[in-house]
Amino acid sequence: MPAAERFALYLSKHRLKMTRERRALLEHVLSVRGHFDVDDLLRRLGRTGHRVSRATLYRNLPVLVESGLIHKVEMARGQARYERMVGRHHHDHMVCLGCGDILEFESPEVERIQEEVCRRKRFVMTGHTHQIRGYCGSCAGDGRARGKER
Amino acid sequence: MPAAERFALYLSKHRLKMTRERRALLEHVLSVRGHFDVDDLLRRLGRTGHRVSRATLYRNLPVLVESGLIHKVEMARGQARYERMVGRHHHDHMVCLGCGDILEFESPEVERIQEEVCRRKRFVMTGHTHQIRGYCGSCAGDGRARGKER
DNA sequence: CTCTAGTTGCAACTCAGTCTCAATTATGAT
DNA sequence: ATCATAATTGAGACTGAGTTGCAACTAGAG
Ligand SMILES: [Zn+2]
Ligand SMILES: [Zn+2]
Ligand SMILES: [Zn+2]
Ligand SMILES: [Zn+2]
Repeated sequence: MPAAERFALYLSKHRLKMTRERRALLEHVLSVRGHFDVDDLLRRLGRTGHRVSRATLYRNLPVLVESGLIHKVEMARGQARYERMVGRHHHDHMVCLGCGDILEFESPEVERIQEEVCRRKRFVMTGHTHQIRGYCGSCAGDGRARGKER
Repeated sequence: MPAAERFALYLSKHRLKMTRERRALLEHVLSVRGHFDVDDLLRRLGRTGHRVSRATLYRNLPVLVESGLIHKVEMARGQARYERMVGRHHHDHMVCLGCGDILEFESPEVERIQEEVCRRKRFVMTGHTHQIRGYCGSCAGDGRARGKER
């Protein structure tokens, strides 16, 4: 099912309305590749003439998340980033403390162990965050890797 | 090596001073069991007559972390918690969205895979965060597990 | 004891995100 | 198409966690 349709369906199912703002947001969110934050999105929307307020953005990103179209990535110190999830599957992140770059990794094995741990502890998992911090190849070379954990 | 000594050593190595405030903080931090946040600590210190300002706390928790005596646990939405690490080894967390309880788990296997992933991507890991969100045994029972991801 | 770099408390400030509310608008029913 | 109503919006005030500038204080080396 195309993303726009999926979104429309989600909205009507929850008695939410398909507003101009939501349409603009959806469109932009689907076209970004990579990880983005609220300000990226706001700037992007502004540039193309769609005026969407910051409040509206903050109100609707969770809706996009709930509908499964994007995913929220919680970075250190509560900075949230998002990424399109249409046509992609779950993965986790490595964040470079040098250049801020975000690499992705996936490990079915880790996911399996998580499930196993939850089963053993009678814990019902609804989500998880798994982030590796450090320095990417290019940053690790030039002394920057000496930096301490932030 | 006893914790206090380790701390003293760390301080002198970095030309930092062993102040009254740091001593009080150290003492309290070592006596707490479980996970705590800044306000817990502040209240606790207040109760025992040690007046330590919030700013000083915020300035010194990273010092404790650097010296390896405590560990910072970044929760969702940037709320930081800490835990004593003296005489304990690395573990990760499961956070109950119902009651806020924090369970711990450890998996050498997961740690190994992480290392492996980093090696493969030429990424120098300095730390990682691995958190499972969901509902603990008692909360999962009573409808609360229906709650959405927060 | 003296000197100095490190430390402290306070209050002002930042930053991300949330909330309030009056005005606007999508949508289902007539 | 028109209406009624509940959802939505933008602006700006507000929140909470954490940071910062600064003047007064103090640990610790010499
Ligand atoms: Zn994962
Ligand atoms: Zn990603
Ligand atoms: Zn781990
Ligand atoms: Zn723990």
